[in-house]
Amino acid sequence: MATRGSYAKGVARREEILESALDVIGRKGYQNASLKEIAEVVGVTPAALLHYFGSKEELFTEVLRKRDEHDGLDPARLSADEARTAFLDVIRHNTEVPGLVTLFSRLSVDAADPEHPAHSYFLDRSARLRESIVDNFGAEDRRSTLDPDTLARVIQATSDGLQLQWMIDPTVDMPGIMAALIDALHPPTSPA
Amino acid sequence: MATRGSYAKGVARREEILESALDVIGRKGYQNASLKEIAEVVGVTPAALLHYFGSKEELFTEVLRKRDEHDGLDPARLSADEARTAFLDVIRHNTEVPGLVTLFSRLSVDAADPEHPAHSYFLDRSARLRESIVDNFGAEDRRSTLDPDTLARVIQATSDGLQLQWMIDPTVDMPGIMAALIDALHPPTSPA
DNA sequence: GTCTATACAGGGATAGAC
DNA sequence: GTCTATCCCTGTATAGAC
Repeated sequence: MATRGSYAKGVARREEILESALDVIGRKGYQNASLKEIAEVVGVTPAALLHYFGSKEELFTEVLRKRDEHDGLDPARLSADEARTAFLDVIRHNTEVPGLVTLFSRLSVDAADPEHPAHSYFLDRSARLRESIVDNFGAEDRRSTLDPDTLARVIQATSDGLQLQWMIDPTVDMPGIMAALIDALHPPTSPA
Repeated sequence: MATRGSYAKGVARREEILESALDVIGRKGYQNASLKEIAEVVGVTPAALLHYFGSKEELFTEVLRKRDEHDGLDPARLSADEARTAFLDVIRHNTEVPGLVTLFSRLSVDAADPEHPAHSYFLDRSARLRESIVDNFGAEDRRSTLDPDTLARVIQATSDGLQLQWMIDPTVDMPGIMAALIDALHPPTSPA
């Protein structure tokens, strides 16, 4: 579309900044992930970061948005077993990107303030996630002991809560516990 | 503790500071709860706060510790139904102290860093809480479909995760969802 | 459009006077 | 035990160079 070379450069820089931000958070923790730290990794000044993203909080929100695009949280119609597998895969994968888990959890708390740039992001994402759970687990049949909306809330809450526990104690088996919960609340059709 | 609080005035000041801190967090959010803000409520300077508590993080950790004392998270041997009621009461009560919920969640994330003063607090509290769940729900009988340790992890994770959701969307019915989960995982002996 | 330099307000923390 | 003064670091707004 655009023939300008300078346009492409900006896009590349944006990506570079987002990746560096995630990298720094993963290595040094959220607290030490200052604009200065991130800018040094990229090789620019903190003001350059604010040129692309309006504020630190918006930058971090963008990191999460990018992750969601990649992960494809989208409304695919799956069987309950496929949904189970996909969901557990995401959790397993999170184990390998501690920076994302830290960032997500931290912004979850900060975004409680309605003025925070990630506030609507979380409201939105949360709703879409639960919709997807309802579609894939709840509607298909009546195996679950909970109504679909409550089931979705519980799965989401457990997933978020397990991340908090895992960050403090990395020996916590997120996928294992999550699998046990899903099987307890929504028993698979026993193959025997 | 005993050495530091030797003087009655100092003890009173400490209490006053802890309560003011909680008050400010509840009214203005965690982000705006600076030492300056809190100090103004108490009527002293920020330096005075740091005289009693070594750092801002230690001060906030102390607020949580005090809450736990008051709430009595202790190992009381209860029936499963009593435990259920007590647990739901705590959650219902949390609804009325948003400052505590915000503080707890925020520190949960920050304490992921092993250097954070609240790190061992969370490890410890988490273990005691799960112990108490195992004792009161798991050991008594075999109604649950999950093994006791997993059940405890799930209840804890859901509780923590629901707080995150509730902070962003206060219409979330924490006690209701929690009750539904407990009943699904650990069915009450049907009275009929 | 991309970025540096600069300046500023606010934060937490420390040293030393009272 | 409390305050004042100071220090350094943070995020950010602005001006202007390229």
